Amino acid sequence: MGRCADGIRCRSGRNPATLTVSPAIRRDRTMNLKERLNGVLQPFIGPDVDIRWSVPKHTAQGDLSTNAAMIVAKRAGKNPRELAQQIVDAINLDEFGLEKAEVAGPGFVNVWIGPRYYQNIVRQILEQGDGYGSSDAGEGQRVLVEFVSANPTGPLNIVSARAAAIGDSLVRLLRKAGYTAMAEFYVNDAGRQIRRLGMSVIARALGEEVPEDGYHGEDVVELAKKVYVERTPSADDDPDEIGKLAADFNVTRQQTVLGNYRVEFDRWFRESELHSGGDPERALEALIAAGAVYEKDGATWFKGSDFGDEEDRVIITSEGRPTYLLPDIAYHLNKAQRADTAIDLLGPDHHDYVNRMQAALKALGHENFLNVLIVQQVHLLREGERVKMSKRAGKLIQLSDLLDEVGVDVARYFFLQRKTSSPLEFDLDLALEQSEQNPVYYIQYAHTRIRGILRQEGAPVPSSKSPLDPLTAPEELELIKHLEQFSVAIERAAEAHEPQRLVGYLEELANRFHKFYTACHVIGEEEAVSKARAALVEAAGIVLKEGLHLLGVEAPERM
RNA sequence: GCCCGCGUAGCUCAGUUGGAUAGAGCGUCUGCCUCCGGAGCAGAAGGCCGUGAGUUCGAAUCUCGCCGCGGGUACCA
Repeated sequence: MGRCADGIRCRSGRNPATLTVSPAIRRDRTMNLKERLNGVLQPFIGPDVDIRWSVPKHTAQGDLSTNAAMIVAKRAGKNPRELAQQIVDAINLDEFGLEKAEVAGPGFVNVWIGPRYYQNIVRQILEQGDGYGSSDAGEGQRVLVEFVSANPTGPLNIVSARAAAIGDSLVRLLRKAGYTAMAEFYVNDAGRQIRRLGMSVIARALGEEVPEDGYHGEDVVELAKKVYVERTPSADDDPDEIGKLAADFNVTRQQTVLGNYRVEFDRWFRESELHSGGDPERALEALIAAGAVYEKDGATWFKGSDFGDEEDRVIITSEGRPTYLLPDIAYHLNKAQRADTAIDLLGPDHHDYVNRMQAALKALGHENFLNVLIVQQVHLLREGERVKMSKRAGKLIQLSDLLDEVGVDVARYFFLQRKTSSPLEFDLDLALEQSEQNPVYYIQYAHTRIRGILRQEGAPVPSSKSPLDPLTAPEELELIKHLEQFSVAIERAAEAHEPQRLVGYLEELANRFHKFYTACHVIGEEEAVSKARAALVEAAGIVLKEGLHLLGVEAPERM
């Protein structure tokens, strides 16, 4: 027999009332309850008011709540509680399968939903499988997400690791929420840094001093060995050619590491493609046509100050060479031809870049095209102290090092837990030594428990055909109520570009499952109860697994 | 100086787009395995949500000022 929170057996704590399926529900089971309830609100609020039903924080405040009366009362100069009461009176409880509706506090309308509605959610999850939680909220809008875009001059660092986890997860979320998302990595293979890389490689190969403005990392030594595997180094070697070779090695290595990290890109867009396609020239012409360009001191300037930037920027130097800004503008114009909106994830050192790119896009008629997310700094913590990293000496912790040390699941989870715009302390000791206390294991453990139950001998096979009306214990309903919020959680995380919201959702889900698990047994119960709970457990497993998948974290069968 | 971001429990951080009694993990205490995996559950302690005003029926959330921390401020990328 299972136990409920207050020591009462689950069955005795069950609500005996069995609601009949109303015609409205039978007609369209998939239509959102909130939308139908909005129909009741319409006469009171009018068409131009955006009022929502939300899930209140406390169970004493019902299952759904709306502040409509308070919003409207302000406009109409009426008493909010009176208005709320009118709304309550207008709600036909039977029609919506509701148990109760009442006015609370300053004018909230709270409603209690009967168990039948929630039992149906379990059935939907089993029927939809890993498709559960998908929606068409994005209406197929094309979103181009550019992230990492590390220079091909070295290995991926720790901020890139963070950006990779966030960008990849964001793309997964957007797709789940009905957007057409494209993941893109911009390979900066055409700037002067390639030449500097070439010079560094040649110097290393010859055993000479690396130039002051070259790359001093240890990885360049390895790079030199690879580049010069079939040829002997010479001081006469062309730095551009050698740099190109070395950059290709780096890109390949970045692709491998990111693949291991479960980060997928639809396209690796090379800056060199842009140049061979004549994009920068066209971008310049477009800027000129927009009247946003002028000559000064022998250089060509973009008049950013007319479009929201703090100052004007050089796009072609007095030596006739384009600065990085011109091809970048060209790249974003290229994006605008392929997508409805774009999201750029940039490192903290690219703050100043945002305004000038937005200004350029505004000048070219793409004012609301680009969203920029600044991925803030990561500090690695070991034994309570920050791990010192020196770029100059090449002492950087690389993504591959981190993966070797803590694994993909922990790394991704730690990065995704926090808001993108906040600096992050990555505690390596917590990630390793105390891994049992780690939240990622908390969620994975919930999934493991589910698989553990269902593979027991004598466990019922979960089926959407099983009658689910035995599911009425508080722990069961609380679990289902959260399962019901899955698609909402996904939509919000996707729209806000904040994957950490899904992490919060999953932690809460795991918590509710663990509570259910402690209170209610699946095996050894009366058959109908056992079957219904098996279905619920399976449903929770489906959502946990799919949720973790959106984070790029595995859902293990055993731990 | 200017631009951007951040100040929430001892520490690391969430906070559902302005709601009702502000949460989690770690750390410190106390309970719970005859029973599907205790990597769990229940409970205690811990808060002037940096600060001062403003908007509002209602503010951690929005506006402005101030204080503190970080990053950026190139004819580099």
